[in-house]
Amino acid sequence: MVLSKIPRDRNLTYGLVESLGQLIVTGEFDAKAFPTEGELSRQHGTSRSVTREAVKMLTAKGLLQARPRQGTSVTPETQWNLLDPDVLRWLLERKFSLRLLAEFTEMRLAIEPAAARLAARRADPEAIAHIRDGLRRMIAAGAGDEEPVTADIAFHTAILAATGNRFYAQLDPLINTALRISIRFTNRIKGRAAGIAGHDEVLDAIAAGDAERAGLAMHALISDALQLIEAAAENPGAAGARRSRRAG
Amino acid sequence: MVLSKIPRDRNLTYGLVESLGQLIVTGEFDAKAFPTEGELSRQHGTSRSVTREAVKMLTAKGLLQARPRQGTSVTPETQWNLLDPDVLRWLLERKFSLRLLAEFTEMRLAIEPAAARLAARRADPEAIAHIRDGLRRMIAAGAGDEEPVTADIAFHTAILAATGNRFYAQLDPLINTALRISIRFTNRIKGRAAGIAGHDEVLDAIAAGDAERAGLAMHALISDALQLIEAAAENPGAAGARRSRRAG
DNA sequence: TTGAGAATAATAATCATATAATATATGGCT
DNA sequence: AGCCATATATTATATGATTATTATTCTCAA
Repeated sequence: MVLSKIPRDRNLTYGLVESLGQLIVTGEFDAKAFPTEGELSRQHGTSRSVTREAVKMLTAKGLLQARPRQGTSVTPETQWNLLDPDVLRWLLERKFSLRLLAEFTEMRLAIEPAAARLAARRADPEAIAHIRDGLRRMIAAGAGDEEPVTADIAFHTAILAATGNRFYAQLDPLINTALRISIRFTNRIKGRAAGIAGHDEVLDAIAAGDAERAGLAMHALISDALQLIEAAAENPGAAGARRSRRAG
Repeated sequence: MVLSKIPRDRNLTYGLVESLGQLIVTGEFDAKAFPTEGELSRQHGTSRSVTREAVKMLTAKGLLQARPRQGTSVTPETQWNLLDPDVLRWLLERKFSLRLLAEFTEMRLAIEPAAARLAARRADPEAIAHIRDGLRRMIAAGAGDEEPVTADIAFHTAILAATGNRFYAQLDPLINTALRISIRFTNRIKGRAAGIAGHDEVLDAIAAGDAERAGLAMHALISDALQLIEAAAENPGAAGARRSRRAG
């Protein structure tokens, strides 16, 4: 089946949503007012239809609000829908902060152990095979750049899917985005071996149907990650925070 | 301060988003294909601008996707952003199912005890006052129709706010919607007194800074609710499921 | 018959322009 | 000063035209 890909860049509207989304979360409009439709159109070389549709999409994600005569404005940050995959992605990629990553990981610390417990109670053989496959890929992956990360993410999202709960499954794209960034820290500091051992323990408990052990193992995994992030947040010069080396 | 109200109904676009959102989640377009721009406009008596902008907002929430020549279509349910307050509201209000409510409550069972633990560790006096105020209102509320529910919700969202974690705070509108429906079950079956005692225990633990006790108390609270919902799901004729009496 | 490539057609995407609705600002009047 | 009418700026809505994309159909050669 062809996975009808969303043409994020071949499409003026979606392109504008991306640009504006990134500008908004980076605080570009904190000082100056958000432009009017006309100005936006001129600045980005798009027609008013395209501009309006982009603004509407950002409104749907809680980032903007518009009223006649009053103009369009960026909503207070508390109203942004952080649980929208795009919004979280813009924040983590364009306005990275250890604080935000820590807060997200703190939420994972509540969600994923519970997901592991549910998976242990409910996962069918096929779901367990998916989890196992993620771990297998983690082990097989050498020191490559992409595959270890992708495999780790696959492991975690397979567990979310195995809960049989749509709300847990829904966290997939969020955890996907956050993990892709988070793993840069955890892997650099603690060796891969330790990480794999922890993941193996989770899988083993789920496969054995031992909910308590699965939850504890997952909790340990994420608790480790959270501690690394918080340590880095308090000590910005240290190892984990040096991300720029590979960035270019 | 004037809380610039969003004009959901005085606005053709937002009105159309509401209508279409409800139609989509209720499965109106499962059989027939989703209409084209032109048809939608004709059917709802709106211009193409309005129609397109509404479709774009629903696209931003993951409910629709559009491609030239192929038309607009409802996305598979797994891609809907259930964590968008509007989407969850449409589902719970227009396509209520005990199954979905149970799944959401299952997620609350992971989130809210963790939130209570964080609140116990971090809440400042002001935040605790807000929580206490919610409980006070719960007690003060008679057998009225709205206030007991509103007060209960205020109690829970005050705890989310007290975590100091933006992602927990973000769950406010979701839990708001779900609780408004959920409470209809729990209150009808178990007496209010028991509920208040449980809430009081949570507040007491948070105020005392006892994270473990706060988490356990909150867990007990939600676990009770979940059991009621699951019981009702398996036994549709029983008390809790009879909601229609008061509906009109 | 089959496969590749070209022509067709349906649909969303984009642009342009005009009018309406609405909230703010302005200025005059009491 | 306070109130009311008027002007003004901005989004909201409507409409028509053009373009881009792509699924489908058709043609023709191997």
